[in-house]
Amino acid sequence: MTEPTPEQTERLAIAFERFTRRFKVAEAAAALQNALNALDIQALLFINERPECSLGDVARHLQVAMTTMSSSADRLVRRGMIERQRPEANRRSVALTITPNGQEAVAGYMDGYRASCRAMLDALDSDDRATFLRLTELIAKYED
Amino acid sequence: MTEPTPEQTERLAIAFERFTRRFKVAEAAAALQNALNALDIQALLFINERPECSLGDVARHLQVAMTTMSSSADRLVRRGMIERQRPEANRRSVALTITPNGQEAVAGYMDGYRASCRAMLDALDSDDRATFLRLTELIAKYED
DNA sequence: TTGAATAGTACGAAAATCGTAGTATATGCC
DNA sequence: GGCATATACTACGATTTTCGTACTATTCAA
Repeated sequence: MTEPTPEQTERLAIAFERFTRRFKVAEAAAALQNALNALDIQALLFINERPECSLGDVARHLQVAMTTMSSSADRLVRRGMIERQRPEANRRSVALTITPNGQEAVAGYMDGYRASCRAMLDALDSDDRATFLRLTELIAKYED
Repeated sequence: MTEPTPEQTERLAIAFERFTRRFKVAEAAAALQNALNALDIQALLFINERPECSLGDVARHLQVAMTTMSSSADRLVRRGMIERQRPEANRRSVALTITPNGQEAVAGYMDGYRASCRAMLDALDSDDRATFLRLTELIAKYED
């Protein structure tokens, strides 16, 4: 397989910066709506996808100090969005699970995210849309 | 033009989440390298693209309080990455310009960004790559 | 020319992040 | 089993960041 040229990479970088900016704005708006900061919403998304995960899991995933994650969990518990449990299997750790309240916040965030994605697809006609999806999924799979 | 189906939107949302996560990691790494926080690096990128811009311009663009932006500028000046000037045209405002030192930091950040973009293109063969670029640029243009 | 609007800064309060030290639990080795 | 060590987390305090309020300097407009 041939390599992408520097020009191609540059073109993609420029085009992509526009998307990511829009996503960021949508993200910030969603966080604001629930009065959550950027870290807390990311933590909530992770906990939603991985029920019973530990504090350490989240801290590693988001690359923050353990104590920072502990504070974030405090805030999420205080807002009734997650619960801390002591699993019998390993009573040192905590198992984090999302509450209905937290799921609501996640749904709100995902709606905004989907709206951004939809806006992208709106720019394309039916054929191009199918092609774009195929290629995007190809890239997503490859990156693993 | 037909509308995207909810299924298509969902597929794109899922695929896209992987990209943005990778970009975020690269971003965090770049910021860490220069000991800049997320806001400061975004401000620096904006100032790089719009020399002589005002503090208010940056604050509006990044959706933060004016005072927050003032503090961010303080930090960037202290690190020798930007300069504050009083333009004669309007002596209330400040014109922000990047320094060679700041340009270096921007270049480092952009390198990481380009690497992420390149990794995406690496997943595709030559034909698909050209198609993907065309569609991505179509979307970027449309979104304006 | 004087009153209102604009652009930014100073300062202090609130929040977030992180490092250090501590507690509780688990594991390994004798 | 018993004891040292490692793991998972929390408490607490220091530092940094964000932001609101009040202030200064400059511009605009009637």
